[in-house]
Formats: sequence, C-alpha cells, structure tokens
Amino acid sequence: METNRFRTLISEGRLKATKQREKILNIFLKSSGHQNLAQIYSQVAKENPKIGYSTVYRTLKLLTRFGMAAQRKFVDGETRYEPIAGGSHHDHLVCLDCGNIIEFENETLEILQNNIAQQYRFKISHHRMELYGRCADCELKKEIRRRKR
Amino acid sequence: METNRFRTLISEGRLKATKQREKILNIFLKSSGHQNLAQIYSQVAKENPKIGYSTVYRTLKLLTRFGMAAQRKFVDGETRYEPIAGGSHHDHLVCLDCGNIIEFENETLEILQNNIAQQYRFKISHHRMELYGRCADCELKKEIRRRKR
DNA sequence: CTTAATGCAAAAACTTTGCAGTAGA
DNA sequence: TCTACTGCAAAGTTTTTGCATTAAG
Repeated sequence: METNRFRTLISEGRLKATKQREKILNIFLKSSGHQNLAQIYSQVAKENPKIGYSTVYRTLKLLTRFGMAAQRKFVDGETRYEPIAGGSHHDHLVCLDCGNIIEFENETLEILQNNIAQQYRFKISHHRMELYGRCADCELKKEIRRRKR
Repeated sequence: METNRFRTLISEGRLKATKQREKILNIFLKSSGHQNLAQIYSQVAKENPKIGYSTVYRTLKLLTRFGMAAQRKFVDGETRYEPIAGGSHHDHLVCLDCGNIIEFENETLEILQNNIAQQYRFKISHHRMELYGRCADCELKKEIRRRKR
C-alpha cells in the first residue's frame, strides 16, 4: 500500500507522519489525477477545513521529492499534480474541447525514446508525451451540432 | 519571410502593424527559442528601452494566436515561448543538468501518434514529446569528475 | 478622424516563506 | 523534552488589465 511506502520514507528522513499529511496523501491518491493545487486543497478542506493551503502545498512538494507525485504542466498552463504509481509509465491524451485527460501506455514509445536518445548521445531518465486534439465524445457532439444546422 | 506573413495576418484582422510589434517579432524570431517572457523583454529593452513589458506580453500572445509562437512549459515550471517555423514539427531533449534544450525531428513519432489516436478514437491536432535526461556534454563532465576522485 | 496599440502602474493570480503555537517521536 | 509541522498572514513572483495618451490606417 502506498501509505506504508510514505510512512517508511517519512521515518527514513526523520520527518513526522502527521494526520494532515496522511489525509492529503489519501485524497491525492484517490483523486482522478491531473488536479491543480487549488483543486486538491478544496477536496482536503471539504473533509477537514482546518488544514491550511500551505500544508497542502508543502505536502505535495514533499510527495514530489519522494517520487510519489509529479508536477505536470499541459498547454493550458495549469500546474497539475499526478500520483505516480510504482513502475508503470503512462502518457496523456488531452482533449482541447472539454479538457479531459486520458492516460495511455505504449511500449513502442519507450523503444522509440531510446533510439532517439542514442542518436543524440543523450542519457534518458524519462520522457513525457502528450497528444492534443478532440476526444470521441466531443467529436460526436460536434457532429450532432453540425447536423442540426 | 515571416515578417510578411505577420503583416498579412495583422491586416486581415484589421489590426495595426506597429514598430514595437515588428521589433518584438524580429528579436523573437532571431532568438534561440525557449525563452521566457522576461528574457525576451530584456532583449527587446536592450534595443529599445521605451517598449514596455506589457507590449511584449501582448505581442507574444498575438503571435501565439497567429500560430507563429507557442507557449511551452517544461518540467522546471518556466513558461517559455518558441517560434513556430511553418510546417516542420520538432520535439525536445531537455538536459536536467545544464538545462539545455535540443530540438529533434522524428517521423516515426508522427506515425505512432496517429496509431495511438486511432486506438482511442481521438482526433489529433498536434503532439508534444519531451525526453529528459543528461546531454553528452554533461555526461562527459560527470565522467571526468568521477575519474578525478 | 477613428480606433487599435502602447506604457505605465496597479490589480489579480499564483507560489513561497517567516514565525509563533502545536503536536509527533 | 526536542524538533519538525501547521496555519495564518504576509511577501514574493508572474501574469493580466484599466486607462489616458499616442500613432497607424
């Protein structure tokens, strides 16, 4: 369980496992991912309004340091946080109409990444790929709208 | 020439071609790319200190609307602007040590993008791929440092 | 002339931090 | 106890905007 991993990392760093941190972690892990700080904070506040914005901010920073969260920025400029599940890497399809973000995994991409890196004598640690466009739902809606005219 | 394209778009929109806009455009096009607003502004200010920060801001926004510039955010969180040369699409290798950004083009990537899109019934408009790691120079420097120890 | 663009300064929107009080280890 | 953590408020940053003035069409 992720919570245990968190506790281990906390004690290894001689830090403290507080109820605020655990609450934030749980909400963050349960979340849909791709939320910005304000969104995460508002969920936390719903369950415990006593927890301050800066605690959420600092906890997410801590989780990032622990490799349990990643800060991402998509083209809309929003800084969002996403939980990192151990191991599996995924990329994103971003719908420019409704803003929905779909995750996908692709092995070929991983291979391609290595080929490109080799070409430039780059030592890759990780990559990030985002495909922007219109999702099936929005495309359908657009079709329907078109027919009504 | 890009300047002509700019002038056409300006007049099509019944906007005005000012010397400020042209100066900013020229500096931006000549630039190395991947600069943030403050960096672009400081270059502009060097040549004409009368031009204000907001004019640079608004011009870059205009260029983005025109499809002549793109706002990009890498993992360091910086918002940077990059000139879009007509047609050719490229992606980025980002060195986590020195911060250098190398551009590359890859056809396979374009094909892969379409395959993935099809799988999710996504209608792709564009993509973005970034490879993070250590560039050849930094890797070499690290090697040398290691040997000295 | 008419209307968009500029430059300044100020507002807004985020992020980050200092510090006194609180609570884990 | 001892030291890290929290919450608040305040300070930074960066991005946007209102408005009187200027200049392009």
